[in-house]
Amino acid sequence: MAVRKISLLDPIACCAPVRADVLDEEQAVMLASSFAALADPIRLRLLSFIAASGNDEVCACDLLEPSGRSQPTVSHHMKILVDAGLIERDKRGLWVWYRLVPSRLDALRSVLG
Amino acid sequence: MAVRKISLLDPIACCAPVRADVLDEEQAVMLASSFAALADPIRLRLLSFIAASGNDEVCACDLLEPSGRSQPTVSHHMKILVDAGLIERDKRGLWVWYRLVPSRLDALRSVLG
DNA sequence: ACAATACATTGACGATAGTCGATGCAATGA
DNA sequence: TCATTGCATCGACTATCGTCAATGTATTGT
Repeated sequence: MAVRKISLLDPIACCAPVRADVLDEEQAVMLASSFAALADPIRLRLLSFIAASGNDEVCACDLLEPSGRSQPTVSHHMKILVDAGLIERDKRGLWVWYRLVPSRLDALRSVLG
Repeated sequence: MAVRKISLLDPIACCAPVRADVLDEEQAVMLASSFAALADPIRLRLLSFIAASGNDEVCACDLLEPSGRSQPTVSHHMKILVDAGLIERDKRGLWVWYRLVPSRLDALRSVLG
């Protein structure tokens, strides 16, 4: 299970919107790492694929073909998204299932407000 | 003056929220480059410094000390923010003035909705 | 014309990121 | 117990990023 370093990564518990106050160094580092998770086209597509799938969960095996990348590469990107708290990982049997963490996307949204 | 490649960089003219539809390759590349501009602590602090300054514009000369970086480094980061369309640059005399482009931040916000 | 100022650009460096083949590991089924 | 399957990790490679000293380029004042 991924470590959810809430105190370091959760914008909700972190800071006011970027436009309201000057970010201190620690807040800026935390937020930058969150946005960095969104700063890759493959990860954005993986994220939107899960979100638009119509299902609550998506099997990792269904992410390979639409992403057009190798299995290690997809695994790498999914780990980054999980570490950023944007998705959750659930291994059941041989398969791994991913689902969104909407509150995290909402939190990042509010930071841009 | 910076080239404002609206058709390539403006999320408003680009795509629905990430959670609504699967992003195509081109949309994903465009959005990733926008988020990449936010994926650095120095740039986030520069952005929030301008936003929270209370003034409409901020002189480049006032960005050096709070950022704690060298002049070329700050100039480099400001260029990235300008190219991303998040701020606008205005040179008057010897000084350069920066101001936010709120619509761009709003656009990125809406993409996360 | 000349010196001074404010900012941009260049060039170089170490650090980090994206990629994939090879391999490792856990779970399943025979 | 053993082969198979699904995913993670490792190792290596290339490309890009953040950084700053040195230098370039306008603009201003004398």
